[in-house]
Amino acid sequence: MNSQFKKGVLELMVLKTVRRRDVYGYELVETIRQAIDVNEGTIYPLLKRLTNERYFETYLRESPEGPPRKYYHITAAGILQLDALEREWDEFHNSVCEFLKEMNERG
Amino acid sequence: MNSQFKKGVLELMVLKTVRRRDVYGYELVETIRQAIDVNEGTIYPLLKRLTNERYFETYLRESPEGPPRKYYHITAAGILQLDALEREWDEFHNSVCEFLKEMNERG
DNA sequence: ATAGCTATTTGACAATGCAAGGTAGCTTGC
DNA sequence: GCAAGCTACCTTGCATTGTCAAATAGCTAT
Repeated sequence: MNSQFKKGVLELMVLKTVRRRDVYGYELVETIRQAIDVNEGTIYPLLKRLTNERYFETYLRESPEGPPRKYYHITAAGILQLDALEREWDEFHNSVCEFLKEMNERG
Repeated sequence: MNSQFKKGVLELMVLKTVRRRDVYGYELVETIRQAIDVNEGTIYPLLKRLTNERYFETYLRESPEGPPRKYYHITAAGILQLDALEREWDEFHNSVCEFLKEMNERG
């Protein structure tokens, strides 16, 4: 898959996933991988950035099967950002799809 | 608009526009601007890259209202690339939209 | 000649995905 | 005990690609 398509969309997908319920990083990678191919080295820096920007808060929990997990919880600011990003994504992908259709029609 | 969304999609839009008919750079910028906000400094380097990659051929034509225009014409390789990119875009945007829907439903 | 439009090009910059590698806890089998 | 393999987290350096700002230049109208 063209990795360029992912730019910007991954932030949306991460925010959306964490809003549903608190998740830890590794789990989040697996969740998003169900939809698109994505690398751990992409997600962890993104989680760090979104936490720095106060869209997430974090806490640690012990795991029954490995090292402790860092859970991410979305903040009010994070929800606002998610809503904005989702609107922008809708507008963007509608614009692109309509444009592609128009280019099919007229010469 | 989130400028990151554009990465990768612009190449698709440019290929699609030039396949419809030969266009010159400035005209192409105006055409794509009907759909999404885009900068000249984004399009010209992209045209150069796609020409280097043999997806486009170019020729000059005098203009009745300004300096000569460089027209871009798509090659067979360009059409193949366009078809591939368009398939990838469809798959990608379907995956993302389905993922966003799923995240709405289950908790 | 001055302003404004058309048209192309370039260079420095910023955002972000990825490969690769590192650290560390836990479980299983020898 | 200890080596292998999985889970889990994190970082560094790199490549790609869009953005901004500016330079160049032809043409038209005032």
